Amino acid sequence: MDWVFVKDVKDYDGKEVMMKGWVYNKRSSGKIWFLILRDGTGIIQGIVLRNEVSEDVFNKRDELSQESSITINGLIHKDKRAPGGYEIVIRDITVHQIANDYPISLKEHGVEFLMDNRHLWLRSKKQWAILRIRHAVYYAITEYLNNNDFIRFDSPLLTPNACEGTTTLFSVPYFNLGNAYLSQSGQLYLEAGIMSLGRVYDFGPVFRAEKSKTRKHLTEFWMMDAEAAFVEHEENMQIQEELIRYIITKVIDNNKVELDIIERDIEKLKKADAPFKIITHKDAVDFLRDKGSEISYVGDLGAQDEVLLTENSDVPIFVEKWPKETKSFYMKRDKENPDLVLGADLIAPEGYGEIIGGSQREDDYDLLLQRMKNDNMPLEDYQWFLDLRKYGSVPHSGFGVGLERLVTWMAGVPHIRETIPFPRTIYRLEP
RNA sequence: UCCGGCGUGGCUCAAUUGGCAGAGCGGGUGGCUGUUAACCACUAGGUUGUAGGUUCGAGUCCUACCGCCGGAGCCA
Repeated sequence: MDWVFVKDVKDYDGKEVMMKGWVYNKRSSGKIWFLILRDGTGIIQGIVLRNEVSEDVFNKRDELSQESSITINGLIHKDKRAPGGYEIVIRDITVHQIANDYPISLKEHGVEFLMDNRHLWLRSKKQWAILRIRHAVYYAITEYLNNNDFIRFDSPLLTPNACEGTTTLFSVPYFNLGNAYLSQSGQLYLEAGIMSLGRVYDFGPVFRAEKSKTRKHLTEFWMMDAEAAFVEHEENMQIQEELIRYIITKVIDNNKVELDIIERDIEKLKKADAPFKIITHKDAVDFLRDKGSEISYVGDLGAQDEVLLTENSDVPIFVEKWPKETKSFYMKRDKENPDLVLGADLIAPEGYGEIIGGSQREDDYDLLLQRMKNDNMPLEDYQWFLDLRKYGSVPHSGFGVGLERLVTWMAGVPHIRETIPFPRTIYRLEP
């Protein structure tokens, strides 16, 4: 007898199959009872009829509790009354283990309780859907990059210093060499990679010891950094737009079930798959001040500013050409105005905030050195980075995508903590 | 770190003016042949976050601490 996954039952209508999984729920109605089985690929309703199975199998009703692990045999058939359109008429049930006192019921729970039980909460339908969308987003990103000649180039996670000077770092003891720091971005290493491979990306966890406590922050999150030689500011934004629109179409096409479970408004995602807007930082500040924001011309956008800026836009918005003081030392200055840098942040619609930060990089040795001196950076630690401007320097650009931010937007969930299996935040390290 | 809010059975919440701590879910027992977070009946389950204080009397008022939630800043 074939072992069949829930996702494939439509191919087995009228056939006897075996299924393996966990009891999601059960409902009893006297001489008939329903067993809701989940198997990782989906959920299916099983039906047990008193006069069609042995007494032993029928009485499993009283024994099986939520999340008990089982193997069942039965007949797949189409039935409008079944959620999902198919159900399995159960002939036999083999119990692997009876789960006692599973803490998470199908009713409502509080955030703290669910987070304390994150290892079990992952099994819930909504979490299942979000994690599958996470996978789809991850897969679409690598697929796009692969199709566009980017080579995976893994940056180190243990680094001797900060890639971006200001932010707080997690430090770990490192043998006789003092402290190492957990990477907050592999970007600088990617800049070395492009001089070998042309276009590269890394994709992995990065760490920020910021004391941020918002619905958009994790201390450990996954970032895809891409970098490309001979690509300048405008083209850099084009690549980002293509990438994001590719992800949107893939998620809409392949994750209808998941989007439905989490009640995502798919129309909003569809509308975002259109040419993105580009606005300069100065025009953005003008616009925001006009709307009543007290934002400064030399500051970053606040959370409220991001909402205001995108509230009437169906598509993400690039905010480009920032005052050089507000951005990192490695960004290339705008030829037309040396007080600005050729950086762009991509702000997602619906208030989901910044999902990409990118820029053309400074490729002139002297200008870069001057900028690093101004920031009092330890030049000896960055000699290798300066070398890249000494031996065949070229114009180049790159950007970093926050995976969880992107998933939060795609899935339309209110908090980033649900978009990663085991979130790490300022106040939570467990489970 | 700052501002605001909340801590009551395993879970989610009620408790009027300071006056007998209660319900739903989950657990247990029984019932029901098409349920959709099924339903019905019965049942067990409590040092109201901790430590003080006010009061005849505190879940409720006051103080401190702890924990959590929401927001801000910083950022992806």
